[in-house]
Amino acid sequence: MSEPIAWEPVPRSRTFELVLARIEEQILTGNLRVGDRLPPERELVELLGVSRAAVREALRVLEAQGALRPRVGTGPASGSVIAAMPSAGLTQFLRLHMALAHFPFADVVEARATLERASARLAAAQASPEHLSTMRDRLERMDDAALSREEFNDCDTEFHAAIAEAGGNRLMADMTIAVRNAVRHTLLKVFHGLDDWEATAARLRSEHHAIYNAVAAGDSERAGDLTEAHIRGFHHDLVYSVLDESESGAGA
Amino acid sequence: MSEPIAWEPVPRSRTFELVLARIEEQILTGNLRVGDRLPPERELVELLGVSRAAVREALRVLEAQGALRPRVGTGPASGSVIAAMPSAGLTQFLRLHMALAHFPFADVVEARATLERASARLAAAQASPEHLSTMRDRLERMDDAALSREEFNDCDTEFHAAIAEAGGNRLMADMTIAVRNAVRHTLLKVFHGLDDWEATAARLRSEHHAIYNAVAAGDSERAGDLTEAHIRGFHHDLVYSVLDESESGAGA
DNA sequence: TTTGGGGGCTTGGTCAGACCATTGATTGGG
DNA sequence: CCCAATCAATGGTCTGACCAAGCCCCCAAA
Repeated sequence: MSEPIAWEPVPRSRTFELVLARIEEQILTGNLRVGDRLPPERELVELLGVSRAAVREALRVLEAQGALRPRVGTGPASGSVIAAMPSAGLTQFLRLHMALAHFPFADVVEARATLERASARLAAAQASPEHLSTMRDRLERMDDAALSREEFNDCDTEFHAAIAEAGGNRLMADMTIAVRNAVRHTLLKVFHGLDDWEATAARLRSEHHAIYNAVAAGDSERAGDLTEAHIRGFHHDLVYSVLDESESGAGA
Repeated sequence: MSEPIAWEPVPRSRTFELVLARIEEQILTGNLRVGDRLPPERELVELLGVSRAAVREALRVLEAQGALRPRVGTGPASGSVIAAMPSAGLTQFLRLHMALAHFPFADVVEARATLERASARLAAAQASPEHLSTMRDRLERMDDAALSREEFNDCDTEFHAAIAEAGGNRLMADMTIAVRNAVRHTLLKVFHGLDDWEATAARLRSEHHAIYNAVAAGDSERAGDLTEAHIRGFHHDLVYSVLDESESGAGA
């Protein structure tokens, strides 16, 4: 007994956590798969012997994580259906925590550079014609000078998302997309704060085309390098000059 | 009207979502910061004009995302306190979705290789003496041959987590740690399925020491390369041979 | 004056029961 | 045979109550 005993506080298990654990157990063991329907809330109440409020709070958590899609009414698509929508949940999550943790914007840039560099390399190695077509479509849309900055920003996001998805790695694609989406508002603010929007747009277009060409040519090294340079360069040259002292922390 | 109009379904806003939006708004605008206390549930009920169930469901979501820490009772630490615990929420999230999406294990390996390679490079560039000390401690613990496989696995995780944190990028560190934690169970199963545990442990120890030396020496290139090789090599040589046909999908 | 204990208040946790809104299926009439 | 009214199932919401955990404060005893 010479060591001071670290009395771990016994975790106060709340009812909804037990419910959540039961459902997650079914998911982790594979008994519940995407597309399966959970028993109706009232039935879970009977099965588990808890109140409906407890069941609903557990379901709410799963829904927030993008693992559940609730639908009222009757019929085959009704009820609580197991889903797999990681991007949505992850985006929400990152947005919140970037505001909370005040991630320095440089950290986000570093994360994007890392993830998207890897995604681009994967994409160059194995992009399908369909993915390349999606990327081309976004490029063409961004070539339209009449595009608003919002629309340009969205196309930009979709272009990067298409690259991430072309890599064929859903986990990395979801993380990439979520991080990009989480800074959407901030980037939009930057776009609006630019003195010479057209010059910036032209630069981005040119860099995007270069990245696309490298991916389409299957040149992993070049695609990765260009993507990383694209992200770092854009932020270094533009974002900081606009945000400077006002918002060096996380974007809202 | 030649184009088929895409009638976006109007989003059925549920009450708890409105409550959630209000609270998130306060967080995103910076009005609510880490450590601040939310009004008590009953007070939010009055302020927002909704039922307590709706308030509670919204709070539950925030809690699941690691942004809230509920505490009963009175006093300075009581009530719903804004927190920032991304790793916990992210780990839960990834665990769930790896089971749901059946991320091929190779995808997880790719993500780890990408994230940890970058983390190691950052760590080599700017690890503090404290971080290096933590890493050394974990290395020494893993040198203990009497360690159980569970304990070894945890030390292994903590070693990698220390590298990630030494890089000074919280976002990347949290993602790295979460991905590593999400496969904890799977790796443990692999450890237990090995024929020659001691040989494997010896190999891991040696690779860990090499990585540490590179980080401590400030050799970013080498640290990154060794880390990536460590992760890819381990999984290529060992994980697949154990999991093979039984669990080529996501780990539970 | 100090110390110890106990009551009470605040706060989150849980429950029961009711009603509403949406949506697909059923059924009956034209 | 088809269409419309009706019904039933399901998630969404609300009310009101009680429980349990903790802190605060006051009072009695030393």
